[in-house]
Amino acid sequence: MSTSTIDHLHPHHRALTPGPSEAGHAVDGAAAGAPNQLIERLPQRDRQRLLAVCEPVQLVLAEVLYEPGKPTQHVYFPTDGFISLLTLIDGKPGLEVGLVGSEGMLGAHLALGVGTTPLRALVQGPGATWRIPTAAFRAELARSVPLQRSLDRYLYVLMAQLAASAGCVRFHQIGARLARWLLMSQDRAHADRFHVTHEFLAYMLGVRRVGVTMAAGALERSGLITYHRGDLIVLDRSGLEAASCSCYAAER
Amino acid sequence: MSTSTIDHLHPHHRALTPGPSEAGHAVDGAAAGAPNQLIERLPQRDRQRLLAVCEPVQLVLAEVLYEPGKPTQHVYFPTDGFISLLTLIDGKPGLEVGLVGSEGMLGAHLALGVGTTPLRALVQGPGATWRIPTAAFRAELARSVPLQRSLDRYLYVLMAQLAASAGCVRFHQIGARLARWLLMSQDRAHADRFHVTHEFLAYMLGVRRVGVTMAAGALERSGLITYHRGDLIVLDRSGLEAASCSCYAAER
DNA sequence: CGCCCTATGTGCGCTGGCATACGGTGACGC
DNA sequence: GCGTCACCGTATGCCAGCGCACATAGGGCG
Repeated sequence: MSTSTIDHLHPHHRALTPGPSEAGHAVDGAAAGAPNQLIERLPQRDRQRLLAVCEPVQLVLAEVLYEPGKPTQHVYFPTDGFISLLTLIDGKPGLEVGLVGSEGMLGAHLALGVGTTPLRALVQGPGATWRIPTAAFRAELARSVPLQRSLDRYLYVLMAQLAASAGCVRFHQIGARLARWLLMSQDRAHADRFHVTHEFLAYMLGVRRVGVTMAAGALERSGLITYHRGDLIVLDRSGLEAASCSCYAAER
Repeated sequence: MSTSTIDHLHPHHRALTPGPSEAGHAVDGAAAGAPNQLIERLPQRDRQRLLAVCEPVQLVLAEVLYEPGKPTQHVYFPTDGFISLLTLIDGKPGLEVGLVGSEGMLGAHLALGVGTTPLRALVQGPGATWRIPTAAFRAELARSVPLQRSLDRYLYVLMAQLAASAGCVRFHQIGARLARWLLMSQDRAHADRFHVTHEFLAYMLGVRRVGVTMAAGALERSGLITYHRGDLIVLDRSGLEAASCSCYAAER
């Protein structure tokens, strides 16, 4: 099912957003806030054709949109929400290797003619997104050259992100990686405050929860962030940038 | 320059293959051995058009074909040789995140409309390859739909490889990763014997040379491999498979 | 034959992250 | 207002891999 959530990571939040069992249900005028930049940059004609097949949807925190090997049902163009790409390995819980926000899209692999991805896609920041059924998207892709170009370009960015992840994960320490993660999430959340538990962060970074507690504690003592029971607030953004690993700066 | 070599890693071998300063020089009938599978699977018409712009070239060990940010001059379709993709980070020497042999190609990013890669490409196994200048390849790509499909498919494989690398590098230990590396190289070298020093392996795996010495020693004591001053021989392939991490089996 | 460089083996102290376990505290529900 | 559970802090022992330093052996070359 692409509709399940990682319950044990967000059990509390599930009560706050009971939502339908059907993932990402349509909501009128959901995609209100920031626009999706991939869509925004299309020529007017192509953009309007694409939007015509879009439906606005609210992403629910911890919802699983893609599961490795399962056929892709929809593509997503986030506006307010954002999505983590996780590589699964052995029995391990996972490891984040990419992040998709309003600057990109989920499902770009369809442009490569394949119907599945090797990655799990997990909603990391709840919020509005555009959604398109696979078939409709393929049809639109077939006749819109600008859309093809756009996806190609984005696929390249994604590949660079994957490659950089490998290096970061190998060489950088938890504190720096955590700082980077917070910055990247802040960028995509369009807010200096969001909901994440240490447990969830540990899952993303591929480390123990205890390791996150240590690193987060250090960042808090340095006055860069503050948090309380899952509510995290970025206090000093440029301080975080200094504390983060080079990978954040490299993303430009 | 895309013509330099990583001298300090293969100083000895440089003397054995003095070669020209011009990288990958054309050699008559160089691409003799195994065919390149990407090319092989093209329809006859497309294949012949592509081969018409190919020139046979011998890859020189430790030659650097791509450097991050530098414009791509040629694409390569290996037949006997094979090529490592390395992500560079901070001042670190590097980390292998992909491997290209006769099953793939180097330069697939051109299909995405970009002229550079974020990765260094380093010849890891010397041998024959087909080479095509960027412009000629772009022209051929523009009119061959089967070639486009082929590249798309390969790009997907590459992305899966990058994502898997991140997980492997994070969770698996040196011994298992080394075993996997040997298997993957053996597959692409079409031989159970090739030239690698501990120093070079450390570079690929992103670990200390000493770490490789330990791991390799353990494999040798187990009777899986034997080596002597850079000449490594695989003795027990299925044993190696058992010792390798799950990532090798996952590559299918 | 002796020099020198390459490739490999070893030793030692250190540290970051692991596994596991347990204690504390806020928030919500009944 | 009391239990329960989610979330966070802390402790203890352990180990893989690190940085650094040095020792040994093969082999080309003068």
